[in-house]
Amino acid sequence: MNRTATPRPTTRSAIRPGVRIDAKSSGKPDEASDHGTRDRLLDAAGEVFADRGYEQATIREICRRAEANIAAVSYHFGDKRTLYIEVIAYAHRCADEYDPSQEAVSDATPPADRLRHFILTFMQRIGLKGRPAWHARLMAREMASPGAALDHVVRSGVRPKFEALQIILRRLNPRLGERQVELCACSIVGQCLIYYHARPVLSRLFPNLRLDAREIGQIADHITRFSLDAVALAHLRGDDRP
Amino acid sequence: MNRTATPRPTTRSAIRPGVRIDAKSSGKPDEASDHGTRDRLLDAAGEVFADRGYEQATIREICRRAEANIAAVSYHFGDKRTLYIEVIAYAHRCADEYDPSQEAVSDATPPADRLRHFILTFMQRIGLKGRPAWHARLMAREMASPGAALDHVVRSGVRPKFEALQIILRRLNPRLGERQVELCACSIVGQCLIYYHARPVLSRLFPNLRLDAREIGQIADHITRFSLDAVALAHLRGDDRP
DNA sequence: TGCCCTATCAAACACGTGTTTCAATCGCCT
DNA sequence: AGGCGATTGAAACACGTGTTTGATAGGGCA
Repeated sequence: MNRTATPRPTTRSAIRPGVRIDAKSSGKPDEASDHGTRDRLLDAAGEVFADRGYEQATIREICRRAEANIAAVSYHFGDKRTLYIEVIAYAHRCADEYDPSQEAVSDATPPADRLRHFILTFMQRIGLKGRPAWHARLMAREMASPGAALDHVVRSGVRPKFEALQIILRRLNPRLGERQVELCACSIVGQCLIYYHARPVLSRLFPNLRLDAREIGQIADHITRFSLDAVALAHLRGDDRP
Repeated sequence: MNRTATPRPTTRSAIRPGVRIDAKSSGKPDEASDHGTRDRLLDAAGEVFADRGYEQATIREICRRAEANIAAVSYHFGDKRTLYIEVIAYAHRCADEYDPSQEAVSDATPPADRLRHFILTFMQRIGLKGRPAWHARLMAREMASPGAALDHVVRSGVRPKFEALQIILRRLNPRLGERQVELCACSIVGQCLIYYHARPVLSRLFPNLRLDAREIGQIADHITRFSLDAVALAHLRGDDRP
């Protein structure tokens, strides 16, 4: 698409990009349940995109991790950009199905516990780097540097989370103005995100920062109490209207 | 340095990298006060590095903005990496000399006001994008993706700021444990940084977010009060020991 | 003036990237 | 078995990158 307007149609060249859809709806079961190279590519691309970023991630490394040929991504997805968008969608599917954050916490649990749960799962998803939790890392990466699929990520990924957090905040302190709810939500998310965005700096600043599961739990507790105290007193402050 | 072990010394090739130092200490006044191409390169590189990132910034764009030839950076700095390190150092010099944050606030001002001042100047440096304040943006960028000069940035850039913040926090609430001071400092900085790191997402989430000078002031006020409330009550919480 | 050192320029080079090509292989159906 | 489409493989292509090269001016000094 960046070339000289695709000089040669060559009959195959025009069919290739659509092959993915045809192949999906014809031969294999129906969903992305087979462990073919297409799925291995999705997984590998997710990892590489997550910790290298879109521009820095190379198709060659993705294919190497997926044990696939260089041409595989062109064949199965047609494009690096399309692969990226598909990876984002895949990450969304994975995150939504194995995330018990909405189901585990009923509507009757006190808002303080819901806030604690929100922050803890958020931190766990972002912080732990060993496990294949590149989903959240990908989102965070996409947030920092707007890539191809930012709008999609925002609409179906972060906006629901953000609104869930705002609901919790309103229940925590019903006297909060709308603007204050937004600002408090930003404050909470910001406290969590710094441990991802500034991790290299923090580990140099505090050499005994390990960010393992136990420490993440402690940090999440700190953020929770820090925010609970602040939110509880927020209604005493000015309206913060823009 | 990445090539095939520099095949030809060519007498000039061995002298070139050192030329900068010689030229500096011989002909021109003494400091970086002349407006030669070397300084224009530093300024242009600062801007480009700040909003493109190290890897994405291209030497060609830097030279185009500086109205210099492609070979200029190789001649004056020898390397893209060296140029980057030099830009970081230049940013440090600029920031330290025109920053009145330490001088304007005396040691007698109440810690709450010092915190407000800290947060406001921090936000102003990072947020306002129009003016040539690429210094702080460069630091924030470097924090997110560890480039060549992270250690230098941390040692002489962020660590002093962080310790100043921790001193403020200790005075705000002397009953805070050391670990709590660190965590609170992270919380405060995180609240500020999200408006830089996640700006594309936030402006999609809140379309009427303009982040101009007035709004940055309001946000800084919110963060200040949010954190003041939380820090005031922090000593009531657990020790948060790792 | 003649010379040497410094700085700039256009062109090229070496290399990594995303993408394409075309042949070879696999898997299934009749 | 034979045929055929889907898939894989190795090599190549087009392009942008950082860097180097050799030539060409400036500019002070003997």
